[in-house]
Amino acid sequence: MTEKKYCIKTETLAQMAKALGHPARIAIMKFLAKQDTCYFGDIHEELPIAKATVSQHLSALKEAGLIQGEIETPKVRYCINKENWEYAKQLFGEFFDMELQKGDNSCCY
Amino acid sequence: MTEKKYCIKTETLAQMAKALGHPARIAIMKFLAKQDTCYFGDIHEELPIAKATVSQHLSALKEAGLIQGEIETPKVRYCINKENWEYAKQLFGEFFDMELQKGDNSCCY
DNA sequence: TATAATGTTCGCAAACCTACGAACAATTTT
DNA sequence: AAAATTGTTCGTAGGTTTGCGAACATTATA
Repeated sequence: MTEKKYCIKTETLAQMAKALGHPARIAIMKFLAKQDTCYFGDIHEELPIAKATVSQHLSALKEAGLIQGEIETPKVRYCINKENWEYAKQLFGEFFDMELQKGDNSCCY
Repeated sequence: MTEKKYCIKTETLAQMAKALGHPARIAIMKFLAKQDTCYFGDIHEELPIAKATVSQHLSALKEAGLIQGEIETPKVRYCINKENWEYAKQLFGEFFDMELQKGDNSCCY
């Protein structure tokens, strides 16, 4: 499994994009970015979905390295993983800063 | 259908992220960015997957507005949709330029 | 020790994604 | 007209995602 058909940066970028590829997860990131306290319950309140589903989305973001969680019983505190956030920012930055060939859309307009 | 549970920018960003959430599709975008000629066949050659699958990925990117295709029988020419590319760039830019609360990772060490 | 509060995990259903080969459509070449 | 070229669409298989409620684990409170 996990065979690598594409270059590592491409794989990583795709993985992060995938993690961000759901509105609930974008909403979570936006919420975490502006929050100081960030308990699970606060996040759940913000979203129109069941807590089990919120938990799943949080797992996905954690899996991708974009956030981290810490148990503070009985609550769980979440926040953005700043190091990886910066890396993601850089990867997406490079990606969107690619120089495009040809100034117009002449090839397919 | 298509009920809107999240704000439109969040939905749009998620949709674009989702479209970019596969290494083959990232690879396609990178390839198109540096190509002048961009026929289906050229793209297919570049990727380790069957042409039916390539066609599907291209559809997904087109659906998301990131690329466009034009029939030039018997070939099909693809290229990046620059207008939407710029918009995507802006959306991701805004997203990653969000100001994060707190300078450290104190909330979750 | 029971009860409440907070989240995670489980089990399930429905939908969606990824990949492929085969069949197809449209033109071009022979 | 037959054959080749170029891609798309179809059908199918297997896997993944999304969503939920219910059950669970853990600590805090009564």
